[in-house]
Amino acid sequence: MKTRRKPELQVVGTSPRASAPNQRRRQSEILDAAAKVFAQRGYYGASTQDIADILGIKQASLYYYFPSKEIALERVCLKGVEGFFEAASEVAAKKITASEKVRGLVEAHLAPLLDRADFVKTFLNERQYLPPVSRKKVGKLSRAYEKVIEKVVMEGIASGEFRKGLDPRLMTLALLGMCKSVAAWIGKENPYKVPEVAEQYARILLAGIGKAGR
Amino acid sequence: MKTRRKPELQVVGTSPRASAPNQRRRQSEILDAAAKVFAQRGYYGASTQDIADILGIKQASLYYYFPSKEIALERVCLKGVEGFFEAASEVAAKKITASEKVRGLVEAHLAPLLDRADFVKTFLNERQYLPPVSRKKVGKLSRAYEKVIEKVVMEGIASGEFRKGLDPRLMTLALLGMCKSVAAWIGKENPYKVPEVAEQYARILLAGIGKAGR
DNA sequence: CAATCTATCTATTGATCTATAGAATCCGGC
DNA sequence: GCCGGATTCTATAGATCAATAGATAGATTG
Repeated sequence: MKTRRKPELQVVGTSPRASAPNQRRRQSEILDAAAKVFAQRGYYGASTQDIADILGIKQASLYYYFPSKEIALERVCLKGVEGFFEAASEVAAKKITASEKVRGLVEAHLAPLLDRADFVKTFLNERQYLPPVSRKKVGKLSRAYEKVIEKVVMEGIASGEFRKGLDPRLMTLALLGMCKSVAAWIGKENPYKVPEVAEQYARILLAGIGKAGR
Repeated sequence: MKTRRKPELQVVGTSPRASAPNQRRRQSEILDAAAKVFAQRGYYGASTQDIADILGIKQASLYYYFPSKEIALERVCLKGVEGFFEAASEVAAKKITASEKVRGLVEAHLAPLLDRADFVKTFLNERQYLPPVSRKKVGKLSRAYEKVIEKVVMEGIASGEFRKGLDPRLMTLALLGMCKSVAAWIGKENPYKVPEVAEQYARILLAGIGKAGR
């Protein structure tokens, strides 16, 4: 979202200005550093000093950019979860079979690991440490996301494409669990790349490991 | 400061054994409390004070039972992973089909959640914060465990029971990922019970979500 | 009863961490 | 070349935390 906002009617004299782009870029650098540290050492294991070290500034200077460590975590988590819902909704809205949707959902879930790994990891592993208010915000987004997946599964069952005894919620949790764990080991003495994993995981979900696989 | 060695010669045969059972029971209570706190708040989020509070003793008193917080984490993690290897090996050694073995592996992995949930959770989520030496010990056990799973998958492929293109390592990671996530939500506003989840998850792995399911 | 052992306590140290206050510096536009 | 806001710094308060040292109460033993 980058709509450059025009000054509302009464911004009185002073012009809101050219520094805005720089400001925004720096903000994002700060958040990148926070995400990196949170993802690597966990929220409580990470100190604001660690974040400052990455940026080459003093620890106290960080507080120019966020009012508390908890808020920094909230922002990182929000950036980690944002996009999941939209991407999934897009897949779910397509005119394709439920199987193809499941495949798309897996791909969409793993894709952000390519360009926002630290944010996603932090969202997945550290959101539990958010203060209640923040947790609610983040929880709202992730629950909406899960509902999209569940609905795809239910449709698949209703249409007869998926097995009848399947529990949609449990199935969703299985999908999320498989994908979540990928964040933990991808790019770590592993030869695997994201698209390959998405392909194989989607296939396991759809056909199992048996020979039936299409 | 640890007594690297016992008094050389004079260990004196007389056994003051009577206290041993109580001693051991207390040790285990201490570890239970540590596991509970580590599982709930994470290693860095948990203070030794929190552990002491559960037990109703003073924080400093804990150090009668373990020499450092890190060692407490090591012990909890070891208790969390121990048994996995044996249980899996047992399943793998049976004279049953590879499919039945996979089902048994899932059940064996989820079973400890019934009676050692806090230890297993801590092992799964906090082992990354172990100091290098401890991490190596724990890593050794868990890698051996993973190898057992991988081997079962490879056998299934070799025997033609499983699909040929399957990557055994990736398949193992998928199984572990699915099961790991269960620890995070089981018994939390969920109607699901462990055996039910094991049943469904094994089925998803074996037959996928398609109608093919046995 | 005396000696020893076990388990816990009190008291404290030093390190580390988040956050605040206010001063200094940088930089673009005039 | 100076002004004003943007950005970073210094210094420090205040809290918490892991860990150590030494004392002590209660049980066990001899």
